[in-house]
Amino acid sequence: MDYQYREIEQRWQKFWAEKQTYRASNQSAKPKFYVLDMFPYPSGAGLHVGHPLGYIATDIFSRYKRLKGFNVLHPMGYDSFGLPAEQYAIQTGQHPAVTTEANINRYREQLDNLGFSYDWSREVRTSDPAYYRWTQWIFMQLFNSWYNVAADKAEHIQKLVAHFSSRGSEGVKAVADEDVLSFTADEWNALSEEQQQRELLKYRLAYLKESTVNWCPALGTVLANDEVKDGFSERGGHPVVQKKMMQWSMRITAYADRLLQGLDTIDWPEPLKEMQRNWIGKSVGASVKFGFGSLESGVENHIEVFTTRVDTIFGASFLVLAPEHEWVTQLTTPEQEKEVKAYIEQTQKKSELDRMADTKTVSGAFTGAYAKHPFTGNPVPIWIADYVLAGYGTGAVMGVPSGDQRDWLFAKHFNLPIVPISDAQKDLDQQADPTKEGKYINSDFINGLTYQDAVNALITKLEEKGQGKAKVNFRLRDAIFGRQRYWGEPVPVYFRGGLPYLIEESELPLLLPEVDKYLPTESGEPPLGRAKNWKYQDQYEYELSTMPGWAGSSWYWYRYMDAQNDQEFASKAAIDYWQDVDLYIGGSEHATGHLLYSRFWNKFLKDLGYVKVEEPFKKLINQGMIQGRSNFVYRLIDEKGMGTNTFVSYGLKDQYKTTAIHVDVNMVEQDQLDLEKFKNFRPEFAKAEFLLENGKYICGHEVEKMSKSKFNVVNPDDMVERYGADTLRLYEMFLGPLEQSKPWNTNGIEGVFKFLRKFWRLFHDEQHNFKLSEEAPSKAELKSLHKIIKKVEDDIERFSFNTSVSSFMICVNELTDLKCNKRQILEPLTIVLSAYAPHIAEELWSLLGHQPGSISYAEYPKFNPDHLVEDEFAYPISVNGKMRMNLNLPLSLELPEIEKAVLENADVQRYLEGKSPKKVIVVKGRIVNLVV
RNA sequence: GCCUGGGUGGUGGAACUGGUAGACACGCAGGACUUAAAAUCCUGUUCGCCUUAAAGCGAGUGCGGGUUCGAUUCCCGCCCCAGGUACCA
Repeated sequence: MDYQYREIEQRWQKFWAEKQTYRASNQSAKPKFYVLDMFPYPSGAGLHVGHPLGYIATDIFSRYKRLKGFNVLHPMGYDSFGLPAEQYAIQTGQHPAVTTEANINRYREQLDNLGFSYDWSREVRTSDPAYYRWTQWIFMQLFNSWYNVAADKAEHIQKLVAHFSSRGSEGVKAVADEDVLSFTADEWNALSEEQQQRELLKYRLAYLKESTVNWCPALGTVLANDEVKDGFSERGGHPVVQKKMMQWSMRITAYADRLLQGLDTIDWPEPLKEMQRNWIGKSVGASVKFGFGSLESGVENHIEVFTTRVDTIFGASFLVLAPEHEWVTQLTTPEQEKEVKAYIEQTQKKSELDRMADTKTVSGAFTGAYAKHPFTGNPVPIWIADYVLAGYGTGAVMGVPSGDQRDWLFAKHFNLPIVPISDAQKDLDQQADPTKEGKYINSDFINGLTYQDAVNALITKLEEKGQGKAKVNFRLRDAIFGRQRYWGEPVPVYFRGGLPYLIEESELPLLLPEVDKYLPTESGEPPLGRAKNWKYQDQYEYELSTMPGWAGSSWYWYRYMDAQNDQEFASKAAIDYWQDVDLYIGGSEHATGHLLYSRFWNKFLKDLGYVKVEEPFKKLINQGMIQGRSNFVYRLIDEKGMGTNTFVSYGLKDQYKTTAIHVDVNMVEQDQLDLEKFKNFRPEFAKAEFLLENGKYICGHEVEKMSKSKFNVVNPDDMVERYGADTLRLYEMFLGPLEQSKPWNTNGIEGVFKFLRKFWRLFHDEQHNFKLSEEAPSKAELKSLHKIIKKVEDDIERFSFNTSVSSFMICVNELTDLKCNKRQILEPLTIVLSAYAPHIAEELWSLLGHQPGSISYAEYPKFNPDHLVEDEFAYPISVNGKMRMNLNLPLSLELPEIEKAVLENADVQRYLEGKSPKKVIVVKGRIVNLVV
């Protein structure tokens, strides 16, 4: 038989499923290895060829590790809560659970088609009550915890309560809301239950807070900052407005420093770590209080500013507040009121986008008020300007025009004094000079000091006076943890007296109730408001919002360790055994979302002692995106600007007025349009006419994101049908480095297909009979084999899958030339290839007489360097660094002998033209370079 | 602007620690087998010059410079592309 890939592949896929070949055990004498893919959201469009790229890589790695004697955990599941299913439900009335189930089944079919070695007994679905029960449980732990800064970890809230009732708020160091109260133990104990709960909420890691949120009226939901692009929702492009709402939040800021430090301990791509660092945005500096007194009352108040350059404080000639700053109205003098009001109005009108884009124009308004410089006591004018952001730091800055370019521009524009503060500052009439060099001038008690001494002196003095302190500021904000949506995990909370209380753990899961429609209620409540009798113990209102998309994905790798457990999210034994993910592959789009939240929850679970490690994903790789290659036709436009029924070929389009229309790439071969298929594409094209070039209709093309709406989706199923799963697997790897983004094209797939057939033919004679020789292999054959054993090992360890595919081709080409059909060569080669092309390997393995299915747990062949040892080497001979010729010499020769042999060679002499070289460089086994 | 990647034939890409640039594959050109096609196989293919040919010569990894016997690889300056981020005080 010739290579019957479809028959072979389907047979083995069935075999693996039935025998559960890839089931992993939670106990083993072997070392563990955990290989994880970012689980997909099961969308209605199914998998396209971009999805499997990472899955193929992890599958190769998993199979390789099994051959290397590891107990491999390689699971798959679905992130199955989410917006698209809900949108679809709103449009069609179909329950999201139904469409999600259908989509999952389709995904599963497609995944199975590719021969992945997943342990499906561990499958998880975030929308499954048996799963989200534990998502709710983790939420409850977060609600029941506070962050103890002194211990630098999360602790049970009861510990805080105990502290309050014995010692009051004295000595509590917590990450908490800013408005926490100070009280004695007696005062605390005298508080009512309700008052106590209200105070505790300010400490909980999952807490309710009135916050300004991105509200999208069209979607009826709150969006995270990363879901909003330029004032419109990323999904759907609907307008987004700011709205105040009571929202569940997660105190991720408590972990800011640990999230930052942890990055140094994990093997992740540098750009991705950098993104997380920027996102966390740590800046070290000081907060300084500038006092101001209302003239009439004489009451001293203060504005707090944050600065990273406290050393420049004597150059502060003004303060700037964000227009939204809480004291602006109060501060503004009657004379300035009109101007300030007008300015605030003007900034409010500017969209976020304008405000960011317009960084060149200087604008602002004087409030008429003055603050007191904390050291000199001089009056400092207070301005407002929109270059200061309410959401960062304290929403107020001190303006030091000589040291900060924005302050400098502001000062120039409004004629404020620019005071030099260092003898190293230059060209202050041209621009600010932020140098830290030199000694301070015009700076009171730090005059003559250098940077670090000045900072230390200032901080000490500020603290003495109670007017400031060293402070670390983060850009990271607490994460909003609620969506006004149906298709998500219900929050296991009910309200009594306006305060949230948890349901009992034994009452989990809190099942998602049925509703008549998936829209907000008439009064604007989330969809859960429609559920009948949605009350705890028939009297207390349940929380109506559901959890955000990232809830279920922030701990799922633990569930795979013990997916069937109904007592715990995973047993201690399972967690102790598997510990963490050794290799995680997925797209970089999750850099600041999923990957940050997962690290946060992991650290939290570690603090509570439920998990073993601080960081969940030891090694992470970002696979590149496979882009689509779209094709276009050009529709002729008539004088009125209407589209006609005539289509112009690409090369002629510039002679006419046309508009480009996406066409399905499946109707196009090598950019040539199949006219018949096009006519059948849509009824309106049935009578289409074409202006051809050379008798062909050539389409335009462009590289874009692969998407249904662009008709450029290439489905893996078609490829599998045409070439087989093994070919597709090899081809996706062959396309280029895993981490690189690239447009999908099938140009080279024939080459890979040919390779597999060539490999198959090694085992068969001319009549397609399986026929092997038991003869001992030749030196050349052994060399070929051991080269590939080594190469594939090295390549996989450094995730260079594309180069192994090339090497396989070289190996098979060599063996074909040697007419090698020897068992001692082909059997180990089959094992090496089995990680990449498991079906053909499995088939040949059983033809070789092994137990069916056993190749997955065979032993990776041992590399023997002796077979690669050469006696001779073709030394490249360079003259003045330019390669001229090769010279075969025994490798046993030592340097002087090589030099002698080279110089005596007649061809070499010809290049030297009778001159004797000034210098001869010989690198043994590498190169000879003659300098003339 | 800043941070991080990257720039190599007609194309995808290889060259891992400074040591033969262009492996492997596609495409293209020519050929074999075949009535024909598919399949398979063989030869050539960085560019330019020279030559009937064999061979030879020169240039060449975004651009300009440097270090080195030797640079795709290291250093300096610049250009371009991609991703991230942005009045962050």
